[in-house]
Amino acid sequence: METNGGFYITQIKQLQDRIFERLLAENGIEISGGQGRILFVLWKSAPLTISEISARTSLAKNTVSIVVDGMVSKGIVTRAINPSNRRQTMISLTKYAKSLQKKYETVSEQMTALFYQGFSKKEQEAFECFLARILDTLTNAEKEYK
Amino acid sequence: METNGGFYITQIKQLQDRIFERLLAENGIEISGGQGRILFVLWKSAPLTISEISARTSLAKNTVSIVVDGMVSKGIVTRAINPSNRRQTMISLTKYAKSLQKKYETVSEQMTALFYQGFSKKEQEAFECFLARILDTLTNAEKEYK
DNA sequence: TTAGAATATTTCTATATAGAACAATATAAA
DNA sequence: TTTATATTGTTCTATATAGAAATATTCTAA
Repeated sequence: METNGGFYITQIKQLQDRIFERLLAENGIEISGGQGRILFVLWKSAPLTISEISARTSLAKNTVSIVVDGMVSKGIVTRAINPSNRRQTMISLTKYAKSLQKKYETVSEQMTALFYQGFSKKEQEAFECFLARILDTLTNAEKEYK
Repeated sequence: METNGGFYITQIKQLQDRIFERLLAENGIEISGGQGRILFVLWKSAPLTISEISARTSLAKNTVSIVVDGMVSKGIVTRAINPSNRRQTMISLTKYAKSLQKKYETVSEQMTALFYQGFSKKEQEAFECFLARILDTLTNAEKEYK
């Protein structure tokens, strides 16, 4: 058997991005993939700093900074300097962003249903457990580099 | 249990890209991630058309066209019109590209070893089987759209 | 054989992504 | 307190990625 897990991951990522963006557009949600990932973590917990968003999305910090620029100009989030540590920028959700959450999650569930088409509950759990392990390995590997 | 396989996939993809590109650079291989994916399929079988590369990498056709531009100017591949169907562009490997294969594969194996750190042979196979199923589902889903 | 449909690729435009370098702030050490 | 170091975020530059539209070629049906 060939081992090309990394190649599979890349392919799946590309397909899922294209399909998910189309689903979002069809449902009138004007949020791009990159913005969606940041919103996903902010909906769980906000405000967050750029570094915290970076850690939770696995995006590079400068990438987060730039995608946040776009979200600010679209009225999705706001920037504010943290007075108790003026190096940090706190990113908060606007009312508009909060109003999008339910609709977004509905589309997200559709996407998950497609993604796991034909999977049993057990298979799905086993698969996500594998993913969590790999994510952990790679996260630690990158940390050790620094 | 939360289901966020898609989010895991995205995170793993980002980390693996950054780590793999660093490994390539450290080994003096001046190939970017996008170029690497195209080379990966060309090393298996060349020449290929833009559409064939697109199908095998799951990249959009216009993306392949543009990444190939960069590879041509770097002397990695060449373009040639297929005389028997002049709509098609055949992409071939240069000697330089062929000379890179072994080194690239060595780095690729290092990356795979890291990726599957702590996985048994059986776990690895089970995981790749899951990935193949999801890739199949998403590939078909996108086809049906068209 | 020709008009219309299908196929293959490229171009245009916009966002995503990250490395490197830089700027600002905070912390630790002397 | 000053200096060195670490942390946090942004800017600059370059490639990756893809949707929409444009172009060129081939196929099909009348």
